[in-house]
Amino acid sequence: MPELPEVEIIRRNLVDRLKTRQISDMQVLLPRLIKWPAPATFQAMAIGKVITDMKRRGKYLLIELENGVLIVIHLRMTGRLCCVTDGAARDPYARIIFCLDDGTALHYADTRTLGTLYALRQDEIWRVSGLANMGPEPLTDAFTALYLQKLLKKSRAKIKSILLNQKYIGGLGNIYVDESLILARIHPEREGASLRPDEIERLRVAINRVIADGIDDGGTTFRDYRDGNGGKGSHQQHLLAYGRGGLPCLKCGGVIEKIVVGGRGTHYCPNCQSREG
DNA sequence: CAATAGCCCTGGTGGC
DNA sequence: TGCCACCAGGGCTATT
Repeated sequence: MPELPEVEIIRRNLVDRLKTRQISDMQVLLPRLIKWPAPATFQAMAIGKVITDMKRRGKYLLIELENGVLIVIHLRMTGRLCCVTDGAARDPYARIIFCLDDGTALHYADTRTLGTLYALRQDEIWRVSGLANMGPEPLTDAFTALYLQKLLKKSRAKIKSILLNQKYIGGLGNIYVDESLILARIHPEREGASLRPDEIERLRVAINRVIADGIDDGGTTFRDYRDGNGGKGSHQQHLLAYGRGGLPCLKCGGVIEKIVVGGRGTHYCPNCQSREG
């Protein structure tokens, strides 16, 4: 599942290849993925336009066009963006194809078809509430210990659920939350307001560490994720908790436990991450 | 405000 | 080998 590091890797892979390219045509193979506007209008807003930049906000990819229009893409669980050369074998799960003026094509592929695409004018960002209401991201100036302290002080929700909520922190998903919590030695079911200042600081450092490492490793390919060239990441080789239920903790040798928190599979070490703090 | 359930969706897996 | 229930879960909505 692409989270901040995976989406950032895709952006880095693609930005230079897309910049100054004109979208010459588009094949909408699965129209229902386009959430706004109607698919025909979506196409009309993009075809013939030059791509000026590609940015990222949280888990959203933002393709900027010369006419001020923003193509917003969320990959959800199994979405992939890949730039392919002419004549390359088409991904069997290709859903939306942006044909470019140099003969290459940007393929949006998605096995489970949960991804979402939008075409928005600058004053229409509000149409994507998850984008408009996103909290600060790890590794940015706004992501401070003070911000986390104020956020957690008033929250009785479980820390795992808080970290997954994009309106509080942008870009974290299930894998990197579990990794952050085991690194910070904090139990996923701790109440937000119960965290001490030293624990909050540990958590902040751990989140930044895990996200930075994820990016450095080219993302985590646990199952479906591929980068902008169709390649795999390598951070799955460095996971401490996610997907390791029943296996020994790499820090203490205890057994990693798998539970459900807020409806999400949650992996943690009962020994390293005590419920009492 | 928080928790929970349901929805979307398909491939992989385990049981029989 | 076939069949099938079940799971993976991000983000949203509805309900309690």
